[in-house]
Amino acid sequence: MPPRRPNRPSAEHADARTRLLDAALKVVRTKGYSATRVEDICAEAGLSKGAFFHHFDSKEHLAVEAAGYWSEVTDAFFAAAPYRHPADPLDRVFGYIDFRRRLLVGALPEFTCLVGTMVQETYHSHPAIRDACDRSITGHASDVARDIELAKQQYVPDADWSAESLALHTQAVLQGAFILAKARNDRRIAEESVDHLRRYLEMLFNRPSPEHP
Amino acid sequence: MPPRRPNRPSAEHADARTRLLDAALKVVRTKGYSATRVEDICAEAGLSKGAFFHHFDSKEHLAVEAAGYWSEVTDAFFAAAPYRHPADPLDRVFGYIDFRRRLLVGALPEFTCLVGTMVQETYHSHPAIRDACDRSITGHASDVARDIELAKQQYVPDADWSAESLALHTQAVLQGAFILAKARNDRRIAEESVDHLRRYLEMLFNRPSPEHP
DNA sequence: CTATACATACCGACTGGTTGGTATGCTATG
DNA sequence: CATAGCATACCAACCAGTCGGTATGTATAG
Repeated sequence: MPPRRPNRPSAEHADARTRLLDAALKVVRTKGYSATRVEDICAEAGLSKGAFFHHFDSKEHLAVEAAGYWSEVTDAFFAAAPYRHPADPLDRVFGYIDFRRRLLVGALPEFTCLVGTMVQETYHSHPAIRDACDRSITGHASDVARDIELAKQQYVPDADWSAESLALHTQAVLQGAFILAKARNDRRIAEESVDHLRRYLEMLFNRPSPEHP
Repeated sequence: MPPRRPNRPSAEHADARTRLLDAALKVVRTKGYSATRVEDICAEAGLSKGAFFHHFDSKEHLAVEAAGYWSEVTDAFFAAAPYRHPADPLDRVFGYIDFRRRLLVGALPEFTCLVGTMVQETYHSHPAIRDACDRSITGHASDVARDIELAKQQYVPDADWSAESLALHTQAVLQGAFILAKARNDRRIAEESVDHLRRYLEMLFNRPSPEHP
């Protein structure tokens, strides 16, 4: 693997490796892993196959790297999001849910999850990709679980559910919402599922629902 | 399409078309749609490619037929399940949830959902398959929604959620639970997510949780 | 300074295995 | 014989991965 160069801001002028990874995110989220051809990614990145195999040993290796890159990008994105600001951990938990709901905009490939898509196709045939997807999902759930755990200790310390399992449940709801949105070709069903998730958390934490405009 | 023959009981002695469909369910749930080769299905069914293309015009056509077959099989399976017996619709709702939880046994490809897997890969490139998957998911959700609607009218008629959206939410949770189980290669996370879903329904219907053994 | 040596980055034609689909033939049954 | 049901052989397109080549550094010796 070549040495990591400093990231440049624009996707257009980023180094070739990053452009290939960005292209992979876009194409795989649209067509899935197996149906994505290496040349599709090259075309999307405006590079040649030579460049692709210079940076990645194989298509499988790219998938593993893409899952890691996905984690980097999303971790930074959520870390910088405004919902992180409140001092009360429960405010951050609901802020997270509301933030995720507001992210359901644009076309389907723009808001669905790369690793949730990839793992369905690869969990049995490509253990390395499955592991990379697991690390991404579990890592993000762990970030969510941290705030949930703090909120639980503060508001409902004796509840008989664990912060970790609730955090993973939020991820399950989101992943499932993406599937239904893809099947119906309509993001509204995903929004409604996130609304149910919010109501569940409101009841778990005995927090009344805000006004519905 | 050849005329529909009566279903024979054994998968081994079923007619070739049904054997190919059963094989498709198994292979696609394991490897995904794109990675499944027509010859994989033929090998699983113990038939030749000639038989395959005698019964199906194309791989895409098979996928559409497989989604319809999946609906037939699962509809019959749930219709005959014991949770259908109680007279109280709310008992049937919780019976459904508990039944789905008990179905999470065996290897991953045996309890995950064919159409949830297929739609992730096909929603953008194969509209006909996406539509078939949508019909399957929406049709099953509609069955679930019927009992939820009856239970809502009986117990919480003024609640501000719709039976349809709640039924779809149950499907989203299950689909997401499958994804997490695949990523972690562990069905327990799926069980825990269904437990959260049950607790949500208990709170929506003000029904206390049963004993936890 | 400059020339040699070597490394990195990328290109694009090519290859060999794969795969969806076709053409044809065999067999049993009515 | 005619048709349905299935097998075998085959083909053309596709695609992951290879390879020879070019361009652009960069380090070091003289």
